[in-house]
Amino acid sequence: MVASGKTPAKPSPRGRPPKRADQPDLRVRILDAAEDLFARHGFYGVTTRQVAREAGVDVALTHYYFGAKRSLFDEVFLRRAEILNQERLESLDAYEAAHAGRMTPEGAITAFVNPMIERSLSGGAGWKSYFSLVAQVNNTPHWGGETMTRFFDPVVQRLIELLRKAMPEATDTDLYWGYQFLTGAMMLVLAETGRIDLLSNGLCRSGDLDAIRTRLAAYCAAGFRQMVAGHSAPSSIN
Amino acid sequence: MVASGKTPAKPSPRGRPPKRADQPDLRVRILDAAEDLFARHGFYGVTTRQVAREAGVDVALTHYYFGAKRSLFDEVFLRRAEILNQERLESLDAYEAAHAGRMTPEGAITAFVNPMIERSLSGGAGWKSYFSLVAQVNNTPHWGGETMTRFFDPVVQRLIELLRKAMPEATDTDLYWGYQFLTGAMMLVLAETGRIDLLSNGLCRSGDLDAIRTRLAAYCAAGFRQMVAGHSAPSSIN
DNA sequence: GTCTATAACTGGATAGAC
DNA sequence: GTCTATCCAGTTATAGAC
Repeated sequence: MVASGKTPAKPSPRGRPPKRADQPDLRVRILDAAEDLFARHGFYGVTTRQVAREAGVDVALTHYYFGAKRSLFDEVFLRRAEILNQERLESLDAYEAAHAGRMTPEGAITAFVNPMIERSLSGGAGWKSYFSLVAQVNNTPHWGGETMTRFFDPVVQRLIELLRKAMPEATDTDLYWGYQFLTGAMMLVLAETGRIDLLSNGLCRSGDLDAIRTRLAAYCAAGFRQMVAGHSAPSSIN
Repeated sequence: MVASGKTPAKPSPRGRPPKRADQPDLRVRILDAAEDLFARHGFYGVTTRQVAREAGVDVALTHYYFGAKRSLFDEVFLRRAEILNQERLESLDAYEAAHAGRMTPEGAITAFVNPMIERSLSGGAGWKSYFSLVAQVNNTPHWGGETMTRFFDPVVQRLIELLRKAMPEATDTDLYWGYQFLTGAMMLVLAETGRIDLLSNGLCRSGDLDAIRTRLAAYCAAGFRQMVAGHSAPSSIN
């Protein structure tokens, strides 16, 4: 909710004991614990008591700070969404500013995806949990689609805008479906489910985001192009 | 568990009243209800009482037929997995038999995906629920990756085999990652979360699997090719 | 095979003491 | 702000009547 600026502003040793509503450690510890557990077991798979135990606080405290269980979940979801959305918007803006007139699908997709890969690689365990959580919500019927839309739509619309400029021949229908494929692929890899490790018998590792970074944008950009080309020259390949 | 051959073998009107362990309606009704609810709310989001109520049977019956809640879930998951796996294997076999020596990524992917699209389009509500359920499991950490592997690996390995023949220059690493992107995209669209409807403001509809049929294979096939080409000639495109 | 009844327990949530 | 104690609705699961 609150900006990330003020880091350790503790130069008033005689003032009131730190009481600002957004600083106390407990809020953060509860959020962290909830994030970790929700990511692992989903909303219904976690009890407020588990959250309290993992956070090392009393059960009643979770209600004191966040009210109902559902509000706690919402705050977990919101916390990093705001950070992520800002980073992605900046990344897309920067890309457009530097490449106006000669944008490519690869470039736009990379600008869109990179902030997430960076956070997953260097953001710590909390970000890993967060992406796992978002990946689950992404594939949840009704409620999931609505939630993803509510939290992430502006950035996605911005990406579509850049893709439209990079591929003026593409129809909007193609752009939306192409994005759907992109986000499905991206969310699955960010979830790091361990599936590919088993499938490939250890050759590929879920956590190897560098392998993804070099592949996903190329893969999806080629997909967009092919979809677009397919309309002008419908291939008869079986 | 049991083959799908014997359909309505009821020509013995004077024998014993139908008592075969695999025929009674109740098992099926419970499975159907459970499938629908698990698909909508996930494993922990559903109670055995809800299942019983939706099936129109007593709570105790769910335990009588399936034992613990978890076994019920497993049977739901298994029931259509067997049908689907067989259909996909047959589809892949048929494609290879008809196009040996001149297989394409498009063709192999289409053969892999088509049975699912057909079932989702014409299989009825149960199949829709089932795909929604699988899509959720697909994005579930640890447990999801392990489950998907356990139930679906043979067909996936078969697909990879065909892709390897269609693109001999591709490395296994590329093939596995390419499949990861494919399955992420495919599962998201089969989940029909309504996301694309909201995102596109009604232009695209989640349930429009024909739109997907004509796009997904082309999209992913182009992705595979580009990934492969990227190695021999690393592009400097930003 | 089906249902009644209940055991045994866990869940979210809060009132009120400290 | 924090914890104790508790309410009570709802849970899985089963024993035993029909």
